[in-house]
Amino acid sequence: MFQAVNKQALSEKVFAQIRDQILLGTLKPGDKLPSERKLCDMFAVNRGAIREAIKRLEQLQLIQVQHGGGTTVLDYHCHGSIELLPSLLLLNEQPNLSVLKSVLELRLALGKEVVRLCTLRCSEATLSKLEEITVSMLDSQSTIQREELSTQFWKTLLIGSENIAYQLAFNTLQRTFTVLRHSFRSVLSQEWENPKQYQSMLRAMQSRNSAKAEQELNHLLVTALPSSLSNMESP
Amino acid sequence: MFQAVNKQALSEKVFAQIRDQILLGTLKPGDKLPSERKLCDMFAVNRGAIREAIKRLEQLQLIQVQHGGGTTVLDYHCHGSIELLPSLLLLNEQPNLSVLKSVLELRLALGKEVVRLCTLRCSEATLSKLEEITVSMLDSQSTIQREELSTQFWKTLLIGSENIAYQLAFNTLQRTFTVLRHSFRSVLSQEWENPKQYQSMLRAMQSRNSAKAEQELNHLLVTALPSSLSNMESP
DNA sequence: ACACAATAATTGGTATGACCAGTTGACCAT
DNA sequence: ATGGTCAACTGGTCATACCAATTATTGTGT
Repeated sequence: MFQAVNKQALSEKVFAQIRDQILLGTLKPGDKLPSERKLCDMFAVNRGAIREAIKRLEQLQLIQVQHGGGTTVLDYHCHGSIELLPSLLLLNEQPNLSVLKSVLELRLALGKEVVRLCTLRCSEATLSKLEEITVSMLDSQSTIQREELSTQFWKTLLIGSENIAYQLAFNTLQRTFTVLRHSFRSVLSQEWENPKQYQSMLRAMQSRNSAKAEQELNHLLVTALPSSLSNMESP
Repeated sequence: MFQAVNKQALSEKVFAQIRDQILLGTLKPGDKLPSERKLCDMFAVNRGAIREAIKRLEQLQLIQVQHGGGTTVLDYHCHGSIELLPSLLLLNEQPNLSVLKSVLELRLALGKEVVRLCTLRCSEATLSKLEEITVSMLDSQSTIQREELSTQFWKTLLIGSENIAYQLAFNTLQRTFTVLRHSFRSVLSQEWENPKQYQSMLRAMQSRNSAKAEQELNHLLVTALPSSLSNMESP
C-alpha cells in the first residue's frame, strides 16, 4: 500500500546531481567545477557534504582534484569506472537501450568465459553443489526463490572459475541489473524462469564439455532477450 | 633523473589502510568498524578525513554504513567493485600471481570480444585510423611512443566496438596495468613491442574476418606472457 | 520472571568558522 | 627571459557543537 520513503544523505544527493550532469554532458571534460565554497552556496549545504560527494566522484574517475588548483571534469569514456553503468543505464526516465545492449553483451561474453573456465577447472564438489541448486530450482514455487537460486548458481560458478577478476566484474553487473529491475519491473525476461536450461548447461559441464556448456549458456541468456535487442551478432 | 614526491592527503592514507585491512582479511565480513570518533583517535586525524575515507570505501562496496547503527565490513568477493583489482594485485610487496593471472584472463576475454565486435561493426573510417596508427608504430623510435600508440589503437578499437560497457571495463583494466607497471617495471613483456602483430590483426579486421582477428589478438597477448603464467586454458 | 514502554548512551549526519597548504597570476627586479 | 614576491583563490585540515537514527539500558506493570 505504502512505499518506503526515500531517505538520502545530503552528500548523496549532491553526488548524484553532479554525476548526472557529467554523464549528460552538461559538464564537459576539461570544465572546471565551481570551487567547494561556491558549491556550498549553490547546493545550500555545508562544505563537508560537498567534499564527501567530490570524493565519490573522484573514486569513479569522473573528476580530478588538485590541491589549490581546482577540480576538473574528466572524459568518462576514457577514464570512467565501470561502476557508472547503472547510472548511465538510467540517466533518463527510460532505460537507455544502447547502454542496455552493451551491458547484455558484456554479460554474455563474461558469462561464457566463466562457464568455460568453471567447466575446465572446477572440482567435483562444485558440480555437486550446482546439481543441488538446479534440483531446488526445478521444484521451487516462487519467482523470488528462483531468483535467489539463480544467484546462488552464478556465485558457485564464479568460485569454480577461480578468477577473482570475473567475480568482481559480476558484482558490478549484478548491481546494474538490480537497479534496472528495481526501476522497470519487466524490461527483461528473467532467465531464472528457465530451470531446465540451467540443467542442460550443467550436464555439459559435468561431462567437461566446455564448448557445449558455452552454447547452452548462450541459449539461456539470448532467449531471455526482448526482440528489440536480439540483433546482436553471435560468434 | 628525479622522481615526483609522494604527497598524499590524510583521508587518502586512512582510506588505503582500512581498504587493505579488509582485503587482507584482518577486518572480516560482518565485523563492525570502530565508530568514526574512535577512528579519529586511532588515526589521529579529524573526523572529516575519516568520513571522506569511509565514503570511498562505501563506493567500492567494501563497507555498509547505517545512520546510527555503525559501519559493517562487507564480503568483497560478493559485493566488491572491480576497481579493487589494482589494490588486490599489489596487496603485498610482490604482485599477487593469482590475481595477475585473473586479470590477464579477463583482458584476453574482453579483448577478443572487442576485436570481434569492432570487426563486425566498425566503419571504414575507423579502419583507416587503425591503419594510420599501426604505420606510426612501425617507424616509432621510443618505447614510450609505442606505448602511447598502443593506447590509441585500443581506444579506437573500443569506439569501433560501439559498446560503452567494454569501454569502461577497459578503463579499469588499464588502471590496473598502469599501477602494475609503475611498481614493477618488467613483470610483463609489453605487447606494444610487437607492431607487426598489430598489423596482422588489422589485416584480418579489414577483410572483416572476425575469427582470424580474434586469433591474431590471442597471439599478440598470449605471447607477451611470462612462462609462469602461460598455463592458461585456451579455447 | 516476563513483556514492553520510556530513557539514556552510542553512532552517523550536518553545520560553522577558522586556519593551513598548495596554485595561479600579476608585478617587479635581476 | 628568468626568478622572486605578493595577494587572491582553491583545496586540505581542524575543533566543536548539535541533529537524527539506532541500540542498549532501565524501569514499570502484569
